[in-house]
Amino acid sequence: MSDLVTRLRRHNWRITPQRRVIAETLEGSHVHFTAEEILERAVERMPELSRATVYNTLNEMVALGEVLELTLDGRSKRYDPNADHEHHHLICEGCGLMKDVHAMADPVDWLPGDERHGFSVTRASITYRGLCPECQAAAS
Amino acid sequence: MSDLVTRLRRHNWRITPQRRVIAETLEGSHVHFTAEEILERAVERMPELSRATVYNTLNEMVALGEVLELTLDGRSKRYDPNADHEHHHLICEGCGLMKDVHAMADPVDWLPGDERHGFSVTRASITYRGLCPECQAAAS
DNA sequence: TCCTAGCTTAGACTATGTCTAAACAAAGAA
DNA sequence: TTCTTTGTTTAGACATAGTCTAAGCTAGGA
Ligand SMILES: [Mn+2]
Ligand SMILES: [Mn+2]
Ligand SMILES: [Zn+2]
Ligand SMILES: [Zn+2]
Repeated sequence: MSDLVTRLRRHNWRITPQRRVIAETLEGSHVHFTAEEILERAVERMPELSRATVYNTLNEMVALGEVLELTLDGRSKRYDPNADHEHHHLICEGCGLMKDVHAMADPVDWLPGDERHGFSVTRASITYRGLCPECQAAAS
Repeated sequence: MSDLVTRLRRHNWRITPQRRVIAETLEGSHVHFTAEEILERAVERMPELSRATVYNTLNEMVALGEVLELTLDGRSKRYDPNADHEHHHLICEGCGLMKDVHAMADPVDWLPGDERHGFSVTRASITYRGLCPECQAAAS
């Protein structure tokens, strides 16, 4: 679980100033930012940074396997720098708060052979949904 | 597991001709259509049907809990009439083919209490990914 | 019949993301 | 150093998915 820039460098992928700022912005906070949120924050450090570079860079980091792209609602994609650390997500249906979680079992093991339809099943992700403490309090 | 129109009627929700055509189109084939795919097919039966009505109607059926909205890739949402039948999805990363699948256990039970961050966790869905038989053959 | 509430419509609008063409920057060759 | 090549960045046009608005339509009740 080394830092994202270090992991990216291993792919002989040029770490330009723009890419560094984007990677550091993504990894800096432990939430799951959208591309626009990353742009908004990265521009504070590099005002001339363009929207296209943010989108291009995020897509390249996803293609390299060092960042995960999450499409948990129908809105913007979210980017997760935690790609070297298997986990799932828990989302509040009230406010959208998202937490990383770790299940006790690998869901791939829980899919019987006769439910696989001849597929080779390589991975599985679980999306848990519920209400966070604040939204539970607000609802009662 | 009664049909979708029957389930919708129980909510004293008016079944207009447009809504009936949309519900029947959605349920007719056993795939997971996008809104545009439903419009395309429904328009063959009702040429004056509008895009807005398809979107409005799908959103209402989701709000009634009788249709599931799936956002499995970052593209269009897909609509699943199978809301009264708990299941998960298996997706081919080659061609996008999607199958309904049934796991052997409820993933909510695999999430330890200390991983719940105080949330009340009500449901979980699993997205399995892999390659379908055709895409495996094409890749080898 | 008329009235009302809800439903449908076309098209404008918004949000998210991709593409293009030109400018720019870095690295290697000479 | 200068030249060349290759990859990167940029602004803005474009594409797609979906929502909103205002007007018209329809069904059912008074
Ligand atoms: Mn995460
Ligand atoms: Mn399904
Ligand atoms: Zn919440
Ligand atoms: Zn396939």
